[in-house]
Amino acid sequence: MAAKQTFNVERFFQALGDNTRLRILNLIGDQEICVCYFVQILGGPQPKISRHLAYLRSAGIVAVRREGKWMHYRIVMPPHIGAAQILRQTLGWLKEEKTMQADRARLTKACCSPAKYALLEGAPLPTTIQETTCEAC
Amino acid sequence: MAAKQTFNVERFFQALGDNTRLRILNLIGDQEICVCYFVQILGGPQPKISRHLAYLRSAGIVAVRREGKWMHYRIVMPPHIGAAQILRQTLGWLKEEKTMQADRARLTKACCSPAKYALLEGAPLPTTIQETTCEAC
DNA sequence: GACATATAGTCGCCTAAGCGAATGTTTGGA
DNA sequence: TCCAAACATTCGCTTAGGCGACTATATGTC
Repeated sequence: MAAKQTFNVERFFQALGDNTRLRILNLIGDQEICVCYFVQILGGPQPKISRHLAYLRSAGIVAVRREGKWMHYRIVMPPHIGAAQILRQTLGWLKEEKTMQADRARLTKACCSPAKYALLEGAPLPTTIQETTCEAC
Repeated sequence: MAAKQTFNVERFFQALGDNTRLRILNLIGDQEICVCYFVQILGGPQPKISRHLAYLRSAGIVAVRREGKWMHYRIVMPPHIGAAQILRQTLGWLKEEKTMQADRARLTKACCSPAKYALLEGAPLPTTIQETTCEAC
């Protein structure tokens, strides 16, 4: 059985205490997104992204689903109502930060023309963006 | 002039990522409290408390006021509206945690009969408790 | 001025955590 | 069955941070 450790409040806040992880959470939002987009948008080496995703998983903030070669990440609400509220509020706050808005804009652009990004050829689109027509492109 | 460094989001969340600091914030609440109460209620060595208070100060979450020998700490709301909301929500969440409630109960008890606590003889009462009659004692 | 009290800061040790570089693993396709 | 793609994990290094023990500072009192 899975090692489902109990929710840890310290770990929860520590997970939010890193800018790369906040950027990842902001990019996910209420969608389900493939790792290759994080690598493309955030720009760092892939193992770095992967380690931060592992951290977020261990903190119980994100969950992952495999689809062929691709791993799709989504945000999961913590079992504690208080923590869930904090997380929602944090995500809302991030949406208003300029650098976070820029990240999301680049994600939208990448999704509209994935062929322009070497890393994204053939990559599955984020789930909710998939059903949205993009007016910007 | 004071070294008023700009508010740091990572630092803000990191400051919340430690149980001793969360307990301190919970004890303060919307009052102004003297360090000796933290030492008495939380029970650890005094330098440990002092270091965590310094961390909270550097993160811009608490402020301090000297009154004779005593240092009074209070919570200050961060300049970012988002961070302020997170902090308020966190404080509200802590109030519902049992261990945090126990801390506050012990604080109330200590304030009603400080003579019973060697560390608290002559210590100034927290400001808002001072104006409140305690029904429990 | 000497001393006690209340609190802050320093030091040495240890663990957590971030990073780049290298390596492993899983999957799909030729 | 071999290979490439997409991620994950490990390793070695460095820094941040927590802790106990100790020391320093500021204030009030005698």
